[in-house]
Amino acid sequence: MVVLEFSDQDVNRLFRALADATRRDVVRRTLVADVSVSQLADSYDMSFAAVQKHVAVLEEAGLVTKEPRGRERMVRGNPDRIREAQRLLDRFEEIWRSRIDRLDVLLAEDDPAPPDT
Amino acid sequence: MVVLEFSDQDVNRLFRALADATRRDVVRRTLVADVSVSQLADSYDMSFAAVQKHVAVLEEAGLVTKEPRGRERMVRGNPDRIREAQRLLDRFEEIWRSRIDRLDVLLAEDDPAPPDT
DNA sequence: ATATCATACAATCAAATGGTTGTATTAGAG
DNA sequence: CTCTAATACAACCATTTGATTGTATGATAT
Repeated sequence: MVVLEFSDQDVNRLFRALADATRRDVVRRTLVADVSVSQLADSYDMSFAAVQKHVAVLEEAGLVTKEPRGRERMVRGNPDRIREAQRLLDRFEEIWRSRIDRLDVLLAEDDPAPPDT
Repeated sequence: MVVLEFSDQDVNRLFRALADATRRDVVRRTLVADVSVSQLADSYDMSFAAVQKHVAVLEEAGLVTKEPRGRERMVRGNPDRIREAQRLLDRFEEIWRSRIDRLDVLLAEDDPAPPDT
């Protein structure tokens, strides 16, 4: 199994890409089916170039891929990257849970003398 | 059960807040234990005011809360917000899975005649 | 062959972001 | 009471972001 490591920059790009409603919509739509850039552009109230840039941001974040199809570029959502984002959030949850565990250990102490920090 | 709805803006703020390594570190540290703003500021190679701003961004995103403790402000990570971020990502996964399901239905068709869209 | 559609990309611009320093306020320590 | 530590907040600045328009290129259709 390949454990792909994420640099801080990668994680920044990933969450940054998700921090825009248009981009989230693009991801949703392209998870359902491949959609060309121009089809996407028709859906939003902004220029073609603007949509193109949003797709580029998603592509750099790994959230979509582009595949040439004739004169079009079909955009495809990448569910793996979503899962990787989830995994990153899981780690925060783990940290939280480990805090709880440590508190439980304290509460379970027979001798309630506080440990010196 | 209170179903709190998220506006696009809320979601933007949430992911934007996570798109910075310093802020992610603050969240991790404050999930483990309450930490004052000045304690945080000591850890990073930037001014107190800069750290203060990062904490403010996290607070607006709901990822941390601040509680006055004497002359300090203790920062506390909010695990609920992390879970809400996870829930948002879950929805993307669901969309992906529903696509698979639809493909399965197509493959399971006895009569392979394509449905008219 | 030509016109057109889909895309790429550069230049430009306003607004947001991430940092700084400086000043003010407030709470605790001496 | 006075000094200091912790915070808040404003002003400022450089860089990035999100959008625009304009120009160029490649693939399709006529």
